[in-house]
Amino acid sequence: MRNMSDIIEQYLKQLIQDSGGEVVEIKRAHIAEKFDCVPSQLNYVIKTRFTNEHGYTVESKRGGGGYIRITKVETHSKSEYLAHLKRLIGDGVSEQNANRIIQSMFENEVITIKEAKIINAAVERETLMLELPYRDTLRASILRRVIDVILYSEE
Amino acid sequence: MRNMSDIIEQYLKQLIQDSGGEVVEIKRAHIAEKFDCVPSQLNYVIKTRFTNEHGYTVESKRGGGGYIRITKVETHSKSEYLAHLKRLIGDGVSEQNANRIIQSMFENEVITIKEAKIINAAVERETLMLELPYRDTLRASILRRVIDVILYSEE
DNA sequence: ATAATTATAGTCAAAGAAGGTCAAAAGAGG
DNA sequence: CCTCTTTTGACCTTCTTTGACTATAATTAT
Repeated sequence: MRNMSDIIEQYLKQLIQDSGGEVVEIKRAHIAEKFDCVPSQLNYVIKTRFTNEHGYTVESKRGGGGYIRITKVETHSKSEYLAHLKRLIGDGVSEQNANRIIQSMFENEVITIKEAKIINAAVERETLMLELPYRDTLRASILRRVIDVILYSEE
Repeated sequence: MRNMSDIIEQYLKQLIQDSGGEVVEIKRAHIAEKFDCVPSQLNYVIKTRFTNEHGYTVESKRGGGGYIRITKVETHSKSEYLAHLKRLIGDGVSEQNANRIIQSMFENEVITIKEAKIINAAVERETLMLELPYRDTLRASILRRVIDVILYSEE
């Protein structure tokens, strides 16, 4: 693994798995010490790798007995999950968030790796040769349509 | 050996062979130092000798822990077929022709039915909310990129 | 009760660490 | 010479790491 953030990401995902695949609760300072980094690096890891788009929910509490709890979004109902993603996409979506959503669909086994790559290619910045407000709108349109198709072809 | 670019090309190909013939991951700056050249020369080598057409795919990441990964892809007659489709697409393609091309890929077993549906959804008229000369241009751009991905995401 | 202290977590911007782009300069071949 | 390829370097973009400062909760002292 190439850098601290990736390592911590893997570690946290492992913790989630080990505890039944749903949730994990950590002490920020404790993890930071374990990996010998500053505490705020945990915030960075969470902000870049455990977002809604990735399919996670994060709660936390400060002060004595504080914690950070990462919960994996329920994906038992595919249609619910995909509807959730469509809501996140809305009328516009950045490339970064699109990537996260596509990755989440792959990790939740709604699409294959090849399908993920195809969808990614279709919504890349260089592919959609458009200026900025429109590009994000178009990307959202494509993604929503693609998700609809995925939804159908699941049945 | 004639020049630095050729030498680096050979070196990288050797690395791929040594590691099982599939893939190699490098640090740009490290290779540049080894051959005493500027880092951007690596980009030149990659752009001129490790393209899709050459049968390679390249991924990279910037920032701490960054890397460049070159993967060799099997290239039989399929690449010829897909290159042909890309030529057909050119700078613009109607929805009808796009449908035909997608259908053809399915019939030739380069994509699954689900992949076909996904690609179709991505290039539909209603998805690409654009007026006519631009819509066909955009559709072509998406299709060409997707075909590139299909070309190298074969495992 | 209230205030002070301690224990956590959050934010944000700067610094650092890669890789990418582009065009000018240099070199090679015809 | 002229053209095509290669080499170089200045500048750009993206991702990560770090730390000072802030916000909030629990505990302890007054």
